[in-house]
Amino acid sequence: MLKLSRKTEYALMALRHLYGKTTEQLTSSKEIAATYRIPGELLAKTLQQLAREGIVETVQGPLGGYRLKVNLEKVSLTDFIELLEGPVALTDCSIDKNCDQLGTCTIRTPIHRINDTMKNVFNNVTLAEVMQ
Amino acid sequence: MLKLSRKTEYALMALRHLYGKTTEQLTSSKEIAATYRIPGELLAKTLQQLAREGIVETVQGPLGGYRLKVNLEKVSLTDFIELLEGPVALTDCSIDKNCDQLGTCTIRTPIHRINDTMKNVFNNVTLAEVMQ
DNA sequence: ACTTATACGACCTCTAAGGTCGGATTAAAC
DNA sequence: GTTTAATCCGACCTTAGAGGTCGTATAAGT
Ligand code: SF4
Ligand code: SF4
Repeated sequence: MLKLSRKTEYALMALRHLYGKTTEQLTSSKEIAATYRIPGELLAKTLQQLAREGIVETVQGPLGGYRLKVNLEKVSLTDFIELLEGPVALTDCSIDKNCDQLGTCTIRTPIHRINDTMKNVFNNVTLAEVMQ
Repeated sequence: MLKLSRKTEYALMALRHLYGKTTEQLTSSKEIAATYRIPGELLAKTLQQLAREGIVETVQGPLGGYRLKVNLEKVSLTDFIELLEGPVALTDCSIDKNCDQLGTCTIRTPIHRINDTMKNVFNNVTLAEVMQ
């Protein structure tokens, strides 16, 4: 499985939309949602989250909307996914979480190795590259 | 969050257990479950599934149990995960599944590129390597 | 004032992961 | 041949999270 969440996909499409625009130019959440047939309320919430995290900037009121804040070449896909979905890890033990098998597990070490490799793939992709 | 399912982890631990034994030597599902504190019924079902898929061999009756059937160097991690969890893909469109955004999606192509890279990571790892 | 946007939290629904249970089948051991 | 210890198989339960909706507050341009 190893699927990306819908929220992340929507967020990427929104960023892609903002990416084309000139700095300072605003786009409303509603407009983006309509363009790509994304559930409006969900996208709005997601953009709000991205605003809190400093990825986009918001202007309230009529004629308000969102615009990019950071340079997308400086943000790795890992950073972005973790912003929205929490830690990227193949197993619970790759992060804090305790697991009933912690004491008896025989595959932890090799799994961690693979986990690192996979995470490197995402680390080496910037958001700017996803916009191509 | 791109996590492996519990079932897959249990299956890997079980394979790791069988990997050490000589061919022909049998181990019962119950014994493996007890050794690693894995829910017995769940492991049993998982091993049955692996038997149907031809990864392990089973002998019924008392003194029965499981033993490896295939050479673990010939099985990629992708194959294994897909056996247990279904297709490995970052998005629905990477497999058949239709998606409401299929017509309007702007990130499909780059996502597919990343999907391929990620899948290659798992393709290039054999189960034998996970047993190390 | 009115309108149009973001902001935020509560809530709902559905699916799948994870686990449990009960019983059927097979075959070694007595 | 009965018992016993294992695999087999499907039905079921529970919970967490994904995905989405709603109502309302707040900000700002006209
Ligand atoms: S300790 Fe083993 S079973 Fe537990 S999360 Fe880590 S890899 Fe999985
Ligand atoms: S078409 Fe776009 S939104 Fe739909 S699954 Fe593929 S990548 Fe995701």
